Amino acid sequence: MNEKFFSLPKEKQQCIINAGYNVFSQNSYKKSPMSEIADAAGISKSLLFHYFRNKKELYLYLWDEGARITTEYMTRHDCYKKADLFEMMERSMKAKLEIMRIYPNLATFTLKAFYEKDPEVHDDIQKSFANYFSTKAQNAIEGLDPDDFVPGTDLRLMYREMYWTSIGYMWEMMQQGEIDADRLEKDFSDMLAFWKKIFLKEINQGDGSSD
Amino acid sequence: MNEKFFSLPKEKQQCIINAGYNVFSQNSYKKSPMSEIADAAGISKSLLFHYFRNKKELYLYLWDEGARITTEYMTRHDCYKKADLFEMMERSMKAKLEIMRIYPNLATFTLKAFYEKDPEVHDDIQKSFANYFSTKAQNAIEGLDPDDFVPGTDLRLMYREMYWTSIGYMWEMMQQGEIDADRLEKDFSDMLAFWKKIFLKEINQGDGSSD
DNA sequence: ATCGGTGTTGACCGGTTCGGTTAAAGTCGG
DNA sequence: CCGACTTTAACCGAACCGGTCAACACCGAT
Repeated sequence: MNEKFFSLPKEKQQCIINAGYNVFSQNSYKKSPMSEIADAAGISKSLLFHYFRNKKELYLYLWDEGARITTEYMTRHDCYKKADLFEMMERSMKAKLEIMRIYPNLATFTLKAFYEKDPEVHDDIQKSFANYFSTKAQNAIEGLDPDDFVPGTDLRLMYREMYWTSIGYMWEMMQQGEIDADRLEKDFSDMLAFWKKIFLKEINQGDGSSD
Repeated sequence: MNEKFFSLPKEKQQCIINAGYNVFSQNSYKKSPMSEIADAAGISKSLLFHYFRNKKELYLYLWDEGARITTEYMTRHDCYKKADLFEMMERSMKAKLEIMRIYPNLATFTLKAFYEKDPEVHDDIQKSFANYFSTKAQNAIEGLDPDDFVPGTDLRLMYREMYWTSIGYMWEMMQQGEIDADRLEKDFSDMLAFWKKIFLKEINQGDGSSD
């Protein structure tokens, strides 16, 4: 890729990157035209090809950049320092929310890229994924103390439920159009408070009605 | 559309319909080529156009048929006769599972069609939706007795959570490939048992381990 | 064998879109 | 006015799209 891309003003860079996340997160790799991305970024197709040699290069750059951004924000929010589950979730939520204010479709792009089957990029993505994420193995369920939770709670199910809820929420928001970070923040903190209430043992006993 | 389609063996009809659900549920309307659907159905594009005059006709037929199938199975499983929430959910789960064994991608297609923005079909879908579903208003939350649930449970949040979990689960399964109905049945009944346990007041107190 | 009807297809059409290139236009400091 | 840099319109050949059509395969009746 062309180094001149990096000497663009940060704003313009983000604009192009977001255009990519936007288009690639809504269509498969093959059905995501470069022209559409260029339009979304407000530049000409030629210029896009000036910065990125071809579509694959752009796609893989977006993937790498996504991983970089994610780990950067996660680190900054202490998401890799062990704490109790909900503390971790709260931090991670804060991190991802901050990301989403700048790159609204990064999360969806990453998720979709991970499942992308097109042979032109599949192998590269999978290989890269193994590098980036498996090192920081997210075995969040292991190492949880069952005594912290309501007796009889299946921690594995609890975790999956929370995971799928997040995905389902994001999918539906995305279908409706651009993601509204403020609304997302409210919805997710509601969700998190809700989970605390139903899963944690006795955090919310002496709690009156505070607004 | 050509009436001869209906005199095809049921098997072949379902095969074509499923090919449609498959392709349309993975791409937007505009980016779902008829050729791809024909291939997925194992017939030639010409024959597909022989049965359906054009793409729009096929799309709207799939939508109508989807609504018909859904209400048929839901009625057969007494999903419209009021009962308590989890009984209703169990019935509706059974119904949708039975559907999914025959039309694995109907649910995803319907959800996606509902949000389809292409002007060529948007209005027809929305108009039809108003007809089909708003009549049987799914105000499932209203009319619930809070006393049945763990004290302090926010019923609205509970409902949304279960809804999004379902969507998130289905989205992820779909990304991985064809949906495995058996696994889905197990996962969802696990999920339902889990919800009962955490949301319902005292259904599972005197329960030993019976299999 | 042949005729007609039915189910099915390959080949084709005109238009559009695709990834990617190129030559030239705009822009700006000196 | 120059030269270097940024940006684009116009273009290219190939592929793809929705849709058509003439013909092929099959089959029962003649």
